[in-house]
Amino acid sequence: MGGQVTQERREQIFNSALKLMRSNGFQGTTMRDIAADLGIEAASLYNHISSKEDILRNTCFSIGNRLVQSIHEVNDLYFNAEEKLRWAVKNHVLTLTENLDASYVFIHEWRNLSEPQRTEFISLRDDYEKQFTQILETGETEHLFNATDKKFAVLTILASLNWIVEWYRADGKMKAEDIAVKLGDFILTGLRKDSI
Amino acid sequence: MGGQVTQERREQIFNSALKLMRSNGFQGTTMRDIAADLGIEAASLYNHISSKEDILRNTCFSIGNRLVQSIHEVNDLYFNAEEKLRWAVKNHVLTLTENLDASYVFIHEWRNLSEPQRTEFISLRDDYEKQFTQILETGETEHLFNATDKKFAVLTILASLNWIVEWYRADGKMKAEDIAVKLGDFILTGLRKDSI
DNA sequence: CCTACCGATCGGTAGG
DNA sequence: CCTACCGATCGGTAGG
Repeated sequence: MGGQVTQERREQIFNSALKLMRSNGFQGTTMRDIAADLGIEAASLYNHISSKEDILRNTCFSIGNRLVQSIHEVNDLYFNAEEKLRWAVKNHVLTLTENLDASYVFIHEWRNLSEPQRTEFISLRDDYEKQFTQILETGETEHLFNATDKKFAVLTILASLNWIVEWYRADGKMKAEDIAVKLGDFILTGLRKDSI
Repeated sequence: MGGQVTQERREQIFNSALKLMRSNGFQGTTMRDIAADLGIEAASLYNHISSKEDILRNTCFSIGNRLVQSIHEVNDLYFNAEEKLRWAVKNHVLTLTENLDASYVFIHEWRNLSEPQRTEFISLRDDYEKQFTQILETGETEHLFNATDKKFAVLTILASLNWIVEWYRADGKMKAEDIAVKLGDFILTGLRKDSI
């Protein structure tokens, strides 16, 4: 009870680790690096986490599950395809921007998961892509979208969305919601002017 | 003189190394892994390459220079903005698909470059992005594109283009040229149907 | 949370 | 291209 003034140590470890892994990669970040960032010894980390991969595993599935959950909600709750797409984009952008270091690791370092987590992670990602594809199918049914190759379109869209972890800064000019709108616009209409 | 029946050993080393780095990352690939793939000892590699980073450096700058050169040509030779964009997309797609493993390493592992190469690489990338931005500016001048935030648009476009190294397979259904056309279409018009 | 330490492995070199 | 080997460093454990 009562507000905690200090972060839990486990959370601090995750924050330091993800910050370092973003810069130097999972394999390029050592337990000694993480410990030094917190001013303790590497051995002390093991009182709070079970292994280095513990950090990676929790991060990848935490972000992944959040994304999957939110797109299922979108597919359950909203009916117009364009609206669905805009909500899916917004959820994706907000999840990433609100967890920048974790999202960066989620996108770039999941390959370092050992089995069976690696396979499990790929299933989670496939589920997400399938839900996204369903939005495009809805749009086709409603005669709103013209994506002939929906799998291709989804991968292209997700690439655009994931790229924001490369350049987004919380203190930058563009707010996350603005980015979501601009990405939604781009995905829907591309570069070409509607009328000259 | 005369046709060489066997690949140069240095080239074989690069091929093995890039294949392994694509699967396991730069730091996750050891000199012993590369040597084992070729059936020799790790120490023998040093008769052909000077270091592990030698492989990374050559790969990143080889792909990077090729991309930069081709986009400069596009900006020098073709005048219509849409045509320029389609050529730039095509060149990008062909460069990546024709050098899949190298391109994957180029996109994902350049952060492992040590200074001053890392900074030099970023300059090269900035040059490329600047040339791409110029195409969008041409399109605006010609009243063809409506990209208000061109830097943002360029990063989004490049994200879509770079994503192909994740899923492209030389033996797949889609040929590189088809992919270039579809990506060009998507970038120009997005998902929305022009008329209902 | 620390000291002390382990077995394994790394990139690279010497010398042939 | 190999044998033999180096100094450094890694993730993690024992025991307090």
